Amino acid sequence: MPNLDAAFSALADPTRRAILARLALGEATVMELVEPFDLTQPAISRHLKVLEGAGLIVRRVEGTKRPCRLAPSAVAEIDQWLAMLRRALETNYDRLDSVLATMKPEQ
Amino acid sequence: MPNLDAAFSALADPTRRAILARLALGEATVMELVEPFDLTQPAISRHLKVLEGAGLIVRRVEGTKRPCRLAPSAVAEIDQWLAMLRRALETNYDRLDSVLATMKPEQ
DNA sequence: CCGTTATATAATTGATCTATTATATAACTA
DNA sequence: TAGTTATATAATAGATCAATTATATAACGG
Repeated sequence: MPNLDAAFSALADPTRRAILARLALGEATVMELVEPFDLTQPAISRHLKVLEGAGLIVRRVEGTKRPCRLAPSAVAEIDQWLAMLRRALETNYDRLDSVLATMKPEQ
Repeated sequence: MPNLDAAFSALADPTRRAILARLALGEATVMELVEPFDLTQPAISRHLKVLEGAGLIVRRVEGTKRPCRLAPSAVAEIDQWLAMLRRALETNYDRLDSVLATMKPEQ
């Protein structure tokens, strides 16, 4: 799954997570996203491109502005993959629990 | 959150995700994890170090072997962070729904 | 003790990432 | 139309990453 590569590595960067957190409050233009950071506009534009490529945001054109907002698809894909780990963890815990349950009476 | 950095970038690599998928089936030693991949043992050892550093796996010592298994903490932290995005996405969808609901009668 | 097995670490190389500056484009505004 | 604003792209430098080979360590089996 090449999308998972893109989605997870997009999320690996704290600036990009902060951008997503900002977009969780609602749509924002590029300059609005530049403002809170100590980074140049091209740097933010690049981060946005990465987030868009990963399917984590979408952009529309509005005159000279390109407001960004969160997109749902990538999050769903990540959730789906993590569900596999969660299931495994639960299963292993259950197994551990039953091992402990078996041991206790004998100790 | 520096742990999120580590966890997401650990998950960004397809080899590491494959290792986790393998561990979802149960504990495995380093050599057992090397076998299915077309990579050298040092390469896998490095990936395991990254996964351990991210809190995604734990290892125990068993003679000369170091069996690895999944660890729950990092997944929980990731889930928690993604929950924020999910909430925002739902909220935005609700908003869109209500906008559409408002528009329809007038169209 | 010795050779083997399981794993880790170091040095190195090539690739990828991130940020910067400089510049381009395209749409508003006067 | 000229100047400004919003954004994108290119060139580039420095940092980090991932893989390899070579080597170290440490436990196990005879």
